[in-house]
Amino acid sequence: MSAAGEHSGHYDRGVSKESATSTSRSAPATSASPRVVTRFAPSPTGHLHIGGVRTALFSWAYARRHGGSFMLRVEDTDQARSSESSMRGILEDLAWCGVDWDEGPGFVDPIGRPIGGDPRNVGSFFQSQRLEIYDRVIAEMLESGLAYPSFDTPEQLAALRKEADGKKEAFRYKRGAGEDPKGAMDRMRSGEPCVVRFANPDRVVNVTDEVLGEVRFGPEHTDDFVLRKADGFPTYHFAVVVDDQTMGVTHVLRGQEHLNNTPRHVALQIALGYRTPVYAHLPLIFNMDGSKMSKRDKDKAVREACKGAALSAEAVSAMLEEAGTATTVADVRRWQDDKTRQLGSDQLRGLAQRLQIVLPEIDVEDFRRAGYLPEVICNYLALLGWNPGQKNADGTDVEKFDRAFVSANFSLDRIGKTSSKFDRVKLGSFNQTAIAAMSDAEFAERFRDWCDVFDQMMLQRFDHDRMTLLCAAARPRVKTLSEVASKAGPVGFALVSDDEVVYDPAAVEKALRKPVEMEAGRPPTTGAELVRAFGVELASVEPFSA
RNA sequence: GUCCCGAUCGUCUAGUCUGGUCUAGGACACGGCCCUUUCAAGGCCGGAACACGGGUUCGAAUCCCGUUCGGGAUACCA
Repeated sequence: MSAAGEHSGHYDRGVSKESATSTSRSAPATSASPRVVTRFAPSPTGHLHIGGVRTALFSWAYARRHGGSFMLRVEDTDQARSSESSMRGILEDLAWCGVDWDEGPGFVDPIGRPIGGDPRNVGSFFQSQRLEIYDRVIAEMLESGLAYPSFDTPEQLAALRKEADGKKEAFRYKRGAGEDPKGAMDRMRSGEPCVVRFANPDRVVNVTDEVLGEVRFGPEHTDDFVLRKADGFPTYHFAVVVDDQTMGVTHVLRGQEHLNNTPRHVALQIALGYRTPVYAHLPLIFNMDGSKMSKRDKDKAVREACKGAALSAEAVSAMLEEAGTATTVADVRRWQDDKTRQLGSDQLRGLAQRLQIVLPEIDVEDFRRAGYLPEVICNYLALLGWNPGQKNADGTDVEKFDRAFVSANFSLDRIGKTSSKFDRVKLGSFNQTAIAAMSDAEFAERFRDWCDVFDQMMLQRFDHDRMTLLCAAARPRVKTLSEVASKAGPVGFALVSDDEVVYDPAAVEKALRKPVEMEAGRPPTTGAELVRAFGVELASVEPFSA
């Protein structure tokens, strides 16, 4: 058993007998390099961020490329912020993107294929259900002096931080020299609330990153960070190290914001005798203005629009009521006065619609609602920080590809080091091209599926044939599915009553006024007039594509 | 503040490791023209970048150092 090479670490000695033995058994025990296992480990505290999809996509592609397995693990160790519903949403969004996981929570994708499962028997994929494993490691560490209980109050910690700040130093928590270890253990055993900290030895930690190269972190980086919180749950740093080891994760792809966390993880791995996985830190993705792409952006956009329109709290409240998301004037006022407050996503959507602004898309769900195709999102995302470095026959770069291409060509050495800005215009162009390349039938089907989720009204207003007609007319000139209704082109008539059709004066001048004037002696002003002027029946208007 | 990372057209990037083939290529966007009864789409053409300063070298976008700028981390969040 202990011949399992890389896996014969600490946990074989009893951290988690069950998962340890089973992991080792199914791992290729004779091989020095175990089968590739990558993972995506979201924390279920909100929707799936578009940047997260790229991390997942790359992790997925790397596993596919190397015949390995892609795991999804739910990091729900923040009891206050984690929720079941956001976990479900994340699984759904990931599956919608076509990024399917070989191991992880069970799920059925949109076409009825089961995703997930636990083929290697590594145990639960929810960290909240792995507490026993963490506790066993903690007990050992406490026993061997690798960890110790700590009783500081938040106020004490704040004071220490302030002190360090005053000295213009980075705050690093280290165990007090004169502390009595036995006394501390006794206090903990007596039930006094405490955290457990890592007795982190001062040492230089060299992190080898496949993207950034060798990064040296001096001893000033070590601190006795918390392993287990007072509520008994593990911290991220601890859970991630234990899980990556016990679940046989070989390659960790994650955002560059984690680079500074890596020496902590490596220090823990060394102390515990764990293997260090291969790390690849992905460059960050920002908004076009260089700011962080965050959920707050939506709130910010609405806030600015309200301010720009000089809307009173009463007016906003009325709008919200109209939108079916009633909120009291007092609440609106509180929101207006406090920039840290945020409106709910339904409220923001309702206001955006009434204010005629487009909310910035941040989460997968936003892009989906806007009518971007999942395969296009994956294509565009893959190009952010990675590129295949291949040329087409005409000398242009290979830029348009599907997920299969990514999984066949993905490699860590083609990941860039520089952060990128998310360009929705280019995404839109890719989406338009993809739509233009579809058949009318396929597009109509896609649009119906989209309506099924986001626009039931549309489905009720149009029977199958009329919908087909509408889609055929809209397809060549539309960037997203949500634009079908607004840019229906020649059959735009069909969507509003004749009298409501308002024409762009320049277009009327250029194409319609002169011919109609010759007939009627004056310019037409409404759709109804035009129809009369031309003497045609609406039903006879056929969609055409130029 | 301290530590860490980064720097090629407006944006995403190729080229950098292995210096010359780079008067720096592609894509999106932009401008012009063509096509066109509208809007799109398509075709052709165009403007547009190696952050700055020092080295090393016959030769630097490419290697080294510094400066500047940008970003990240500095939690009982992940």
